[in-house]
Amino acid sequence: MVDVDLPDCGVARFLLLFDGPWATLIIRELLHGPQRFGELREALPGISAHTLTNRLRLFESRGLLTRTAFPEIPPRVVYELTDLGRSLRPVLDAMYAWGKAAPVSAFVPASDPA
Amino acid sequence: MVDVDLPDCGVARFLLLFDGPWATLIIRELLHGPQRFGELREALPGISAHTLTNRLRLFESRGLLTRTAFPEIPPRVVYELTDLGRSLRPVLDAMYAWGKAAPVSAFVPASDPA
DNA sequence: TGCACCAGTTACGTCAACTGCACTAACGGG
DNA sequence: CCCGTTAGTGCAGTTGACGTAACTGGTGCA
Repeated sequence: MVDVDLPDCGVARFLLLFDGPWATLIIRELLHGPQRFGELREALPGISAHTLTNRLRLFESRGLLTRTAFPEIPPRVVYELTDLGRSLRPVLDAMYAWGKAAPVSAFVPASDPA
Repeated sequence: MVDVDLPDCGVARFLLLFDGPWATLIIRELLHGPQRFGELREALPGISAHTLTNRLRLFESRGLLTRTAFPEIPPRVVYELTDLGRSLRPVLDAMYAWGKAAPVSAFVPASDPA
């Protein structure tokens, strides 16, 4: 039973880690600098605490970011990208550039009236 | 009711189009050149005809690729990226580079024995 | 005594992407 | 007459990312 689940292709590997819509957006926010849990939640309108926690924990376990909890009341937790996490910047930049350059028609569900 | 569903951020827009794991991989294959339906299916082990059709049709409707059906028997259909589709190459390249450079530990589910 | 605060956690349900299998049309070759 | 070929389609079912609602813990403030 070798690790069949690890594809050779770099693109496929990347996609293993960035499944849902939020995974990538969390990295995008963290590229702006270290952020607290609540700051991330505000920066990502619509995300649930559940999802945010899950993704954050996943990325921490994979070495993309660090979690620093300060033993204070009320608690304060700061998330910060590691070097590996920061190395995602070119990918995000490329996505951003494409998303900005592509015509709106590439994103609308169909010939969407009004 | 304006188009609320179209985010400003380029990254978020990109993610609107590339939801599932296959969407991106189909583009990756098409970057190698025009391909027939069957060629794509072989190049993407595990994909179902259903999924392939759906993604292809979506991308066609969004202007990322063209679908050319030759009125032959047996039928032959060729898919080819448009300029817009080809402009995704930098994004895919960045993903590939990251996926290749990142340590395996970033992809394994946990401290995976054996 | 009780509420607010932050950063979660737990239980449950939803939704869309995806899968497998069976099936189709139309024709050439045996 | 039947088989094989290509590019799908339809139906049923599964998976996993995600959402909502309720709740926790320890302290400051009223």
